[in-house]
Amino acid sequence: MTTIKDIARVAGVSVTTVSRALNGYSDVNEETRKKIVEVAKQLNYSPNTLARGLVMKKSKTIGLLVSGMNRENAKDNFTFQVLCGINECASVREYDLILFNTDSSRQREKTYTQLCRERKVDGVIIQGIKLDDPYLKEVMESNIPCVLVDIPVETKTVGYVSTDNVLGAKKAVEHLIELGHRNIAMVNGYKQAFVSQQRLKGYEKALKEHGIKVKKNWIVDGEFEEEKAKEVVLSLLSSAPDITAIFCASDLMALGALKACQQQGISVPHDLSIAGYDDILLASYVTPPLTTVSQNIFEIGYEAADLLIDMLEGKAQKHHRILETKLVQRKSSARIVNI
Amino acid sequence: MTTIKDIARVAGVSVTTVSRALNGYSDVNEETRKKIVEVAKQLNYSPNTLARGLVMKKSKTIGLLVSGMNRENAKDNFTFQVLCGINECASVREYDLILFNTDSSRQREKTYTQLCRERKVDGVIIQGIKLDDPYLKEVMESNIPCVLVDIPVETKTVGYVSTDNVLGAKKAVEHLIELGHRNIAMVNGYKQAFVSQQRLKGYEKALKEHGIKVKKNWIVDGEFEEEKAKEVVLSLLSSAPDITAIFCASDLMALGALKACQQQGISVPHDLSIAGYDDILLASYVTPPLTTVSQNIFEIGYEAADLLIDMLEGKAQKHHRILETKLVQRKSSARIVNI
DNA sequence: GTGAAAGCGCTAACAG
DNA sequence: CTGTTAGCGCTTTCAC
Repeated sequence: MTTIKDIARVAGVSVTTVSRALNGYSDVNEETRKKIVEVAKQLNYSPNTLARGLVMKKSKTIGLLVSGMNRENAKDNFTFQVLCGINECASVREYDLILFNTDSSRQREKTYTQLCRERKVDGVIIQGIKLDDPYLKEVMESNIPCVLVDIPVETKTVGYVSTDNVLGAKKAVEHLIELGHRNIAMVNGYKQAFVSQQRLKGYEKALKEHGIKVKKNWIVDGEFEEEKAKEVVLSLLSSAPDITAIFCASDLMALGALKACQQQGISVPHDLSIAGYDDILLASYVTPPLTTVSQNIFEIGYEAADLLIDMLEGKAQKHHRILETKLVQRKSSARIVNI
Repeated sequence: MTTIKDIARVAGVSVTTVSRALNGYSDVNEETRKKIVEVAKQLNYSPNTLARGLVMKKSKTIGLLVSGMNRENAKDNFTFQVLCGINECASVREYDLILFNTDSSRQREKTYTQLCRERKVDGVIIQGIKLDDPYLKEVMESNIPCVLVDIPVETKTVGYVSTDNVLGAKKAVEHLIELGHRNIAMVNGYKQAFVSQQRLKGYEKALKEHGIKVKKNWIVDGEFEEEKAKEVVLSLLSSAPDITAIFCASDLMALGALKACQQQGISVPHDLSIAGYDDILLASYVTPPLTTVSQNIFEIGYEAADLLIDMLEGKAQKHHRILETKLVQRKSSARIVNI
């Protein structure tokens, strides 16, 4: 393995000069630099980032704390899309990514700070964490630069990227209202999830602004699961048959709602309109295709990385970025039929 | 930041002893060790993996060379499932993962070997690479331990994990034959893909073993794309209307075939049976649900990491692992109707 | 413009 | 069982 020492020897200069030449310092004779670069190439030199990191206390590395990279969640590609976005940006800005695992009990023994310090990451992006996760508290106490996905915390070292979930939900519900619906139920995720809280807010806001009363018992939790959502929708519909539309806080739950309707012989969208959230791949493939709120997930990842690196390099003023959502109208929602 | 030096000072021993104690060497007095461990905890010590890696020339890190983590591929969750498997295993065996990017032109400037050496990864897992990718050649020339996903190369330092694609395809085609089909076409991916070559082999094998002649012009390439597959199926069916079943080398292409049938008013499975490959999430959601060959993708990732780590730790005899596939019978294939 | 020397935090002979 | 010492490959004062 070639080191700068080797280069120094061959080029007949000192290691100091080699270091300076290779790192583009100005105070090196152009001749000398050329020579050094040449030799480096010739010897097929690659710098040792460990050694560099050791002395510089910077590694040009971003840690990724992603919950849900396990067997159960392998089919959820939200996380993957975020990852792709992060990856793309990191690569453009020449950072490497290191994946921490937060799932296995083994790693759980290590604290967040330990994880980061051991690997000397410059900063961290956290995705898929819940509001009540113990890591979250640590994040805010530690002084390691960090960007959260979909959790609105902003401090000197912590920032976040999210979409406007209130507005997104509002758009969906308003769409239903415009179709003539007044009896609109909501299947939410779970209360600890920030996005759930926001989407609920959007739902209530839309109703109120249109003079529709919010009925608490028409708001049920589907825990972001298809099966669970199906169950709650079944019981919801049996107890309140006058509901004509359901807004679901995720497409997966909308799928569950769809199944519930199928089972009950309720025709969607003729008898009941359904709107989802996320615009997952499946949304356009199911029958009927799902009306849903689309967020550019890749972009979320990209912006998260971009924000973090800006923070690391002292280029960020505000530590948050909010992305837009877009209502995608498909076939699961329709104008209400007057009976 | 606490270092072993600090611990040594506080505990009143030398750094050597601290190092030995913390790394679980046997030749340390139990008393001393207890003391040291205590102090370490008290000072909230985390080892600096950079420093350790520098001297040990090992980093307990696996590099991930994943093509297709970009905007276009964000929706493909094969890669993600592999990733999840790798992640799970790595975490169990206490390795960290570092994500290299092979997409951006910037990184492309660096050779594979450079990428690995700079970061001092112990080994690499490569996924999503094509047979004609220049990196592949490098991989085989370099002496960095490496495990390939779905590419059968086995050397002293290179291994691979794959499923038995010949057998998988054979299962699917045999299933169609058992349903009474004799006129079975195949929509393949593209010729440079190893899996395509294998699946073709399985297709031909199944036919031959049942005394059915292989018709070359019934084998078309759909380039693993839904739209393209739809096109080729349309022209295939118009030129050979006696085809009663189609085996597609991927579910995505099977979806395309399904759309082609829909467009032509061909009823699946009544008029035509379709079998896919992969068992992607969509497969069970489309109408009719797709009969397909399922591979445990998570497991592929898991085994890839496991194999690599075995290789790194000198525990691997053979450098390949072949996983099983499973035929999943759904509604897109049915017994042939005698007209 | 260049070099000598120190040191980042850790491990590993070697000696005791 | 424990400490002394050297050194991994690199950057960075500080002199010259």
